Amino acid sequence: MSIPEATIARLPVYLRALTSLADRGIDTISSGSLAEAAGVNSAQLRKDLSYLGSYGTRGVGYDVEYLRFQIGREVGSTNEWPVIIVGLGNLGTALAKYSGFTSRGFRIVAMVDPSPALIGKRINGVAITDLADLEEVVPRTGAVIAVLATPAEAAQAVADRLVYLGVTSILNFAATVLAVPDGVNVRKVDLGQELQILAYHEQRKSDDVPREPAGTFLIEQGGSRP
Amino acid sequence: MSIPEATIARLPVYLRALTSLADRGIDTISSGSLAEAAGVNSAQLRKDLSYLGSYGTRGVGYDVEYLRFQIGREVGSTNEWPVIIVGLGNLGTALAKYSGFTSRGFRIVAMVDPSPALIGKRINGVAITDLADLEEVVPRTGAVIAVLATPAEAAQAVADRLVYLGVTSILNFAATVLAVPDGVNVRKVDLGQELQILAYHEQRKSDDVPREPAGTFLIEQGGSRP
DNA sequence: TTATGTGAAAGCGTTCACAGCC
DNA sequence: GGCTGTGAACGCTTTCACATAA
Repeated sequence: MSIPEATIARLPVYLRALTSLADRGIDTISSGSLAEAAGVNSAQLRKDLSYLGSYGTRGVGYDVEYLRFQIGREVGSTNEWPVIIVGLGNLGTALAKYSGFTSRGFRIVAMVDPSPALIGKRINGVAITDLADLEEVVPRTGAVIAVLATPAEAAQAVADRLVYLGVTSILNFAATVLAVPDGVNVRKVDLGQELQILAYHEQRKSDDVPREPAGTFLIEQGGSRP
Repeated sequence: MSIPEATIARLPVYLRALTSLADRGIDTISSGSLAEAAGVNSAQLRKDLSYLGSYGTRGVGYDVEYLRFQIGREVGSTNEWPVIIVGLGNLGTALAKYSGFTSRGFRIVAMVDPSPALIGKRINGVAITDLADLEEVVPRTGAVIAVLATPAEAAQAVADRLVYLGVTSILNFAATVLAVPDGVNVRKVDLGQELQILAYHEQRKSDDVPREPAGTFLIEQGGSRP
């Protein structure tokens, strides 16, 4: 009886909505209102919560604090997770400064990069370490979650080292598919890809005119059948 | 006969894999090898491609350049999409400098932010404009795709203005659920959420010991049933 | 013989609709 | 009366397995 992946991916959304409600002093909420705040269907919200247990009261709704605690416990945000960031280019640096990590139960315990220009520089009180010292940094900090923000070419090699050192969760911003052993979780965030998905739909919006036959279009555009 | 969403989300992955293959001088590839490069099952790859047309050769495989052109056309990367970035904090600035947008057929045509400290500053030759001038900037640049990297509190108000100005695709980095009218596509990237999903699985990995009854745990941890 | 393209089957995820409980 | 919790129905996605074509 395990929780479906799709549900797990929504738990953080519920958590944030609940935090926002709590901040506004609301202490009880119905599935309908919470669903609206989270941007999902109310049946879906109830089904999702039912995988965790029966935390609501029929005829009333959910106690905001209590539900928040329960989901938080499930997601693992009751303890603070140490996180290591690898690669401190533009994106890595922005991530290191990003408050959304800290506010959600994560602490950046180390940042590593091979560039001499960056090593020693401090961000939020933590100094950037040489990538060459990764084998010392990971065991020392005990991080099992890593954020990969290296160039695509370097990502796999770094991932291999991280996994060898005991990292079992990787958030990958590098534009490459990582190969990792079973038991290691990877989530990929590809920013260019997100825009491409939007562009696909954009293109369709202009295309209410029926499309030209592919063959004709092809020749005009220079794509040649092999 | 339209293409399933799940397939659309994978097309950019295939595109990147094909580009990488082309760069390495490979001109023909089988579904098995391409699937491996893209990190998916080969049956899935074939089914996905079958929605676009019959671009392979039985007994041989796919012509890399030709397939790349076909997927590119489908995704809309044959033309260059103008994109506007709203919010140039750490994350917005990193996105403005991010090469992955430009290399995939997008061009940052405007950047807006309300902060006087940022207005006028140039990134990649484009100057940051005052958010107050949004009503002038969007029509002038013709952007229909926007990247939102504002604080959560500001996101909805900015989104409303963008939509009113004709933006129909939003990539939302703000930690909030956006309400938009039908016909507008929103993709949300929530970095904290991604880490939380990883943390969920991390927590399970340590939990091979059967869990304590929820009630007991609750009292110890201070969560109180209403 | 080899590898694509695709119906059919299996597996997931979402939504419906209502029984159960406050 | 009102709202949760959930089996059942539905729809989408993935995988299988093989006919089809080079």
